[in-house]
Amino acid sequence: MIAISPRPVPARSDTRFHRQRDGRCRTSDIGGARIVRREQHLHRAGDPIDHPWLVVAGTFKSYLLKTDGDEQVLDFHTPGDIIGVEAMVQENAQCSIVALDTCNVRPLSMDDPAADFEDPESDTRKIIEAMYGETMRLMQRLQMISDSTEQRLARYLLEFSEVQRRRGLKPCEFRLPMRRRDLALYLNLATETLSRAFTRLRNRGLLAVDNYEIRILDAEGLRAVVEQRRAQDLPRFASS
Amino acid sequence: MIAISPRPVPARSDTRFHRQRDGRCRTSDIGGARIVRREQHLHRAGDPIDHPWLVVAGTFKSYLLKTDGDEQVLDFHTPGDIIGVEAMVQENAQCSIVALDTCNVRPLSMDDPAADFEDPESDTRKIIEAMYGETMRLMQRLQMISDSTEQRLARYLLEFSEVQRRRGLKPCEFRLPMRRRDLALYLNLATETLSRAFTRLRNRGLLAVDNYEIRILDAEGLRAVVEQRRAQDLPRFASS
DNA sequence: CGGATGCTTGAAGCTGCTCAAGTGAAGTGG
DNA sequence: CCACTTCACTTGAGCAGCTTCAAGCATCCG
Repeated sequence: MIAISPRPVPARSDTRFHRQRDGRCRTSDIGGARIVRREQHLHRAGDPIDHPWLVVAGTFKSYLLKTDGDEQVLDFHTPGDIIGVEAMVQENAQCSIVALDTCNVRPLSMDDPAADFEDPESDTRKIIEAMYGETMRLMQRLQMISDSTEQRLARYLLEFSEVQRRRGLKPCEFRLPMRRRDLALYLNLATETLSRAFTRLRNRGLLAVDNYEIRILDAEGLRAVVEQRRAQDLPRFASS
Repeated sequence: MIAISPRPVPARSDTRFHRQRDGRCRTSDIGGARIVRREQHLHRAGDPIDHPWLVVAGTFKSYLLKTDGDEQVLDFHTPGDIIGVEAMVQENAQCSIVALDTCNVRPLSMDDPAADFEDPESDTRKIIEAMYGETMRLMQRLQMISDSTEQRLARYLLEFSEVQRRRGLKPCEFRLPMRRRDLALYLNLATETLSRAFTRLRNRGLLAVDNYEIRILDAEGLRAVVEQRRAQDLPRFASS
């Protein structure tokens, strides 16, 4: 929303935290709530974990390190999301979670998880629904595998737009909170491939792209991209 | 283990149920438990669902129909697995579940889900752990996207082998319960590509393949296939 | 200004997909 | 009992999309 657009990273401030590659906990604790600054980890895979957290502000990235050393981005987490639900079942975190900008989280209690299960407002209930939501999101991503590069990107942008709309923000003009690399790893693409996809959608007049600032010019066109079958899946007589 | 090997389908009997494409519930109900015969659905996506089930015998396939009409196989479920955990959260099934052979399930109670959450033997506890397990499996499958065809197949066979071992069955000689098509859709491959992968692993002496009967001849070799980086990911000087 | 970082663009190669044909086994009907 | 159909798997040929490697560009920072 602010017009400055610093190149190397999406966020607009906090550059002094850049190269401070962690050190796990230059975070402020305020009555259980925590502030996590950009590039800092909420926790890493294997760290002990007591309870899930509710994201209050900012954007997190959750990821795994694969056996070959590559990073698999699992998801991006924005305000309202519950993260670290594995605390329900395990003592240690399964994935690493890192802040993409200045983030704010508050702990969710699991003191008497059983007592209030039926209460739709209870933390326990919300946590279980969050676990289920995670499963749903993963199932959707599994379907994404058979999508082409452009379909993946178009689908992601439309989803992002929808989340913006639901938050009362502009649905067709927003700033992506993650770097190309992170989005590429999330969509299971090479960074270059993602970059080319942005270019193609822009050239077709569907998007305006200025680094992390995105403007959706033709939402219908994007939806058409998502629905379209891949050329190679079509019978052999059409043009395209 | 039995030497007959009927071609068209993995299972060995029940051919009379083949073309009887459903009719949802030629199933026997025995005190809540249910027998579901091959090709019959336990439920379809959207059906009302009251409670999860415990698989007692047989193998199920869970899947979604994508918007383009294609099938996305989500998982295969064998004895000990809990299926339909979405009943915890929703009134309707999210996915379709069909029996690959004669299956046996028993309902899991959710009568007082809250009361016994801490009891590790309680159904509620087990269901929550099953939900979490589903998430874990999906996360692993997400990592699979960057694997090559052979890696996906090798990994799957090793996993299958491990499950066999844990059940006290022969880990290196077993019968796959699903058709090539189903396994291909599970691994997100074309049927032909999967078939070629079987052939290549067989030609390298890692497997013996007789339709659904598989013998692992060189488990170490398979593990090497899984660990190996893809040729195109390697620096440009090696032979492969 | 120079180094670092990240994004973009170009060129070439490989993997997996589609299309098409062939094989083997089981069930069907005369 | 044997053609004939059906179904699933296999194999081959050709193509296209994505990845990798490499270079160029833009921005930010010291």
